[in-house]
Amino acid sequence: MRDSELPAIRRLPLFRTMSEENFLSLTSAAYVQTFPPQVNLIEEGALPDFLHIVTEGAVEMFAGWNRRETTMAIVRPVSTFILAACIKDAPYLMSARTLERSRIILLPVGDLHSIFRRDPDFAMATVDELAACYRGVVRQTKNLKLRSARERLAAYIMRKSAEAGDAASVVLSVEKRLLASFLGMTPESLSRAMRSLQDDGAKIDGQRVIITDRAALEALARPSRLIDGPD
Amino acid sequence: MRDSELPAIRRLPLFRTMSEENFLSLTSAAYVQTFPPQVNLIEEGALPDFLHIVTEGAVEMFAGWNRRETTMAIVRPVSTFILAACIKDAPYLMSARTLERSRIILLPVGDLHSIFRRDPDFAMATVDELAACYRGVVRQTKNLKLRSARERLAAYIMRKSAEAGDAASVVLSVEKRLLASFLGMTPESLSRAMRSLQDDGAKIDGQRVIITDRAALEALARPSRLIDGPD
DNA sequence: CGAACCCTTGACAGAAATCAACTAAGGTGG
DNA sequence: CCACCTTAGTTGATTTCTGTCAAGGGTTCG
Repeated sequence: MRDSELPAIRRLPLFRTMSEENFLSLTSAAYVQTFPPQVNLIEEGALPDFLHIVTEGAVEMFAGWNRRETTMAIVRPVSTFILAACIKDAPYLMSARTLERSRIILLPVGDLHSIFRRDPDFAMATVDELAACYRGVVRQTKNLKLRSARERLAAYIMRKSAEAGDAASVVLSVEKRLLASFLGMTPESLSRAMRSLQDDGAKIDGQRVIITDRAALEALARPSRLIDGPD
Repeated sequence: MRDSELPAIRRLPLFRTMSEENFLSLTSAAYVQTFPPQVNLIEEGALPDFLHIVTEGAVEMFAGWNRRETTMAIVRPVSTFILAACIKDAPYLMSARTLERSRIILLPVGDLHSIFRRDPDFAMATVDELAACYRGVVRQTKNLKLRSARERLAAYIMRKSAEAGDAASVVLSVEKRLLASFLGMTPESLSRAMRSLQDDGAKIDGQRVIITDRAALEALARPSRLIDGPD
């Protein structure tokens, strides 16, 4: 593992509070691997063997049914994924694949469980992490059920802008077809929705979205702390 | 509190493993209340004050945005709700109202937190519970994004039938408009979807759904353990 | 240079929401 | 006890939204 990686992982809320001893014993058993883009890391239905951590690159969480597929999340460094499956020792509900060349740390579930059982601080941190994940998915469900595709796109742009300090222009960090799938629509619909947002204060130029009328866009997106976060 | 209630709560996975002492101290501080139908128990955006438990009746979890409203879940006895918000001490993401006359046990979050911190078994149970909740919402999201309204209805019927031991007939336990909202459609769409399922092996008769051709219905719903559970 | 692949656009089809009218059931008050 | 009112559910007509199919432009990469 690289020098910078361990501290970066240690800084994650999930690992910040646990004892140094346990942290070292957990990470010393870890595997580190670098994967090219488009490599399947985990497949839904399989049983968990490692808690995954991305330290470089990007990972897509996706799920399939009946020859259809949808993007559930995009995980960027430094983050863990599939914690819940590891905890429950139950089949993955999502698959994961690399989007770019990515470095992945793999923590064996066995070690995770044993340390989890004897380090109360780690258990607490796990509770907090899972509660946060849960709330994240609840937000996503509200977003899907309460907003139309156009509204979801507008809200996404507002959110990205807010994350960049209310920037007037945001750069899409993922392929549009991926964003479309994440937002629950087809690439064609996203393309049209983008175009139609010109009348609502947002212009698209390649990978860059320029907010031309923040008030108009906000009127459409109606951002809400209870859907779009950040808490 | 009634004689039968405490044991029933104790039997919940969340409370089963904690020490008797802590369980008694937690529940002795509890409030018990009976509410008529259509009473708002909690409102999204507010800060958590009690962990709620339904012991009788039924509770609807719902969420609103921009004059729209959607049913997120229906909670039946004996179950807890809004655990995640209590743990994180963060604003509710959902509102709750009684559907019928309901008995609700209220556990003050303060007691919850303090016992949570000193009872490792309770902390473990909380982790398990949250992981299960998380996986539940992930399933719901997959259901919404991967299946059409008709397919969701078919899957819902299959699921209800499976829960009743593959019964050929199931009784809808909630109002249709509520079911529609839960499944992410309008009452009109649900009505039409029900009717259209006659060609796919399910007939509706009032509150009762009769599965006339299980194979056909299954071909439409394509139930998957990774969406419809039970794990 | 060619072969993928992504994105866009157009035409069309299908799904689902909306608007409106009507029925039936249940509860209320005279 | 009955007329009335409210509400859930259904149905029809229509609009809106979104997906599908097909084609073409542009880019990247081997």
